[in-house]
Amino acid sequence: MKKQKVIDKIKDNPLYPLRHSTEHVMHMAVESLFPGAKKVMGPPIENGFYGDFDYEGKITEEDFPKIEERMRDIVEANLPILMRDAGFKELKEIFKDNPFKLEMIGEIEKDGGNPTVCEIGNKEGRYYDIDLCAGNHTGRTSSIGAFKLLSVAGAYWHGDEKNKMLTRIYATVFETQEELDEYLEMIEKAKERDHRNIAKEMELFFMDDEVGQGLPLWMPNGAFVRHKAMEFAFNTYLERGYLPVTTPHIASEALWSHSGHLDFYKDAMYNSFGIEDEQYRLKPMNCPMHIKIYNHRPRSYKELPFRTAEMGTVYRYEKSGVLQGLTRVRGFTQDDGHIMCTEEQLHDELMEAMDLTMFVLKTFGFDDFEVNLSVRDPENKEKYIGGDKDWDKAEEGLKLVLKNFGFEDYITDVGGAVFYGPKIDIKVSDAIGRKWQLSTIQVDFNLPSKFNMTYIDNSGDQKTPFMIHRALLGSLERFMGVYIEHTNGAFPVWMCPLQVQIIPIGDKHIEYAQKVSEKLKEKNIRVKIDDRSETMQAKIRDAQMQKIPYMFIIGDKEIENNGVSVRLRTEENLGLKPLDEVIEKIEKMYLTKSLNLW
RNA sequence: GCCUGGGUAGUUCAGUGGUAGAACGCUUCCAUGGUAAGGAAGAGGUCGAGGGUCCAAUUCCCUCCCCAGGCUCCA
Repeated sequence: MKKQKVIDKIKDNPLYPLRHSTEHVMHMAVESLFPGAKKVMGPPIENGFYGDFDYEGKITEEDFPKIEERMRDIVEANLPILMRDAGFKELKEIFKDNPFKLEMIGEIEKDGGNPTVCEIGNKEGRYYDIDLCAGNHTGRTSSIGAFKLLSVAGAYWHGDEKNKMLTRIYATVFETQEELDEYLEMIEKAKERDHRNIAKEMELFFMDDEVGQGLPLWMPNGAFVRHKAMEFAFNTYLERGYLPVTTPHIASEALWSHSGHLDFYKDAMYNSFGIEDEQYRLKPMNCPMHIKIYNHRPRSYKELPFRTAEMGTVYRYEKSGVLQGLTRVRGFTQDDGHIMCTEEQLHDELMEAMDLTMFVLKTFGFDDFEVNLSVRDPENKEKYIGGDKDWDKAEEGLKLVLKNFGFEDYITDVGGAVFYGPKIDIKVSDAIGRKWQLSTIQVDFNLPSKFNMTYIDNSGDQKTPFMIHRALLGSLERFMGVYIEHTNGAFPVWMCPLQVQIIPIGDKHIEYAQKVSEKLKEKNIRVKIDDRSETMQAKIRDAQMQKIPYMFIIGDKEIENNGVSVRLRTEENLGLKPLDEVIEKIEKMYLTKSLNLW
């Protein structure tokens, strides 16, 4: 039910039977090699499958070769894979020692389902397996294709950390060895693109043990790019009618108690600390403070929509195991905004927020994203505030926005809503295909009444406004993490700390290089002369590795012709060009925020 | 937080029960070069931290910290 579209995509994949059958083979191999290991479950996933086991001992990656060998043996045995119906009595007997299977069988019985099993091989043979299974296999084990075990991990039964931890093995499966090799090579390449590696090479940011986990320190290059992203976003918001606000990093506990964060969001908040007689907390969200600004004096309907914007740094308690580079940190800056509006304005404001999101993301060059509608989980109502009617209305409102925007293909994330309302989330992929949520547009019909927010309408009556929470880059940190991978560190010209590296071939060319540098600086182009005593080739290599968009090579020829030889970081050599033409071109690319270099 | 694997120079990594090595980077010197690494010398390490075993621990054992991949959670 949750994320149905994703599951459908996997089920519709023509490789599904292949992957599903391979999973059975792996279960058989593990059970035969590790006495006492009990198969639990394991579905096909995007590029392969995983299989969960209940095993008291330890299965590690060092065991993979022998598991793979046993799997190949089962493949060579060319066993038939056959589906048939099974009765509950029979199933309970077969799995009498496997509480996990018994639980699944019980569920099927409760739902009035008709269980089926698949049998691989026959009881008299060397290998035999019977498993509760809904089917879709290749006919025989000989046709399961090329596979490789990838990693071992712990996973909670039913994904609940209160349950027992099972041993999970991830594997990948393709029809041919060539496709498998191609995929493995792709994973290797993707790792090189990891923003943590690129950040090291380019000196963008780092984490320091003594400063603390999940708290990035931005070095000059990284801080520059981050600042450019922030500046562009913030200026765009102001142009689109947002009002700038600035609020503190801490607030008294009374505020968080009033807002409901202490009731619904406490796990993500850091412990309180005392200042004189009062308790304070680091802020996990900016909203209550923006509400305070709205509430500072009575508001007229003429002031609505009232839109606030702040680059607000928030702190959230994340368990150490979930931290990940820049994409999951403990302190981060949101490009946060809140829109207070009338009920009539709500739809248009949501549309405008979506439009702004698209504009901002597209300017940065994102065009492939996943749109999610995050709604409440009807089975966990205690996690949310507000009545069903309001929730239904807000969820319908967001659906309409997605429809009007032409996003028919969104994924519904049941349970993904915030405690105060449903939201539209936009996710983009990182280098190895993990999806990260950046933009979020949330409807809130709860905090306004909690904080007694009002406006006077045109007949003099007091009304409660609606509120939209929105962060388009999401957090600067996660955005940068994803963006570093998206661009592979080759940022667009307007964001680059250094736009032009001048490479004089010999010392006698430095004087002319300085003249060129002055001319570029007049146009606010960021330039540096590489006057180290290195060969031209070495200087080119270094500039290339730093992903500086333009390299100007200067020697006798260039001085004679009052020009520069331009090399792009794409390795294109444009040859000798008149200086004025080059400057004009770069300035244009820079000012139009072009994603191209030439 | 939980599962698995890691932590050796600024970086990427090799190595050993007798306190360490390469490449790149850095500093200095020599070379002045035409589109991805010119040469030489030098500096740089409490081998993640603490404890234990041992004549001797970077190496073996324990605890903790941190990193990676998962699970759960999330911007």
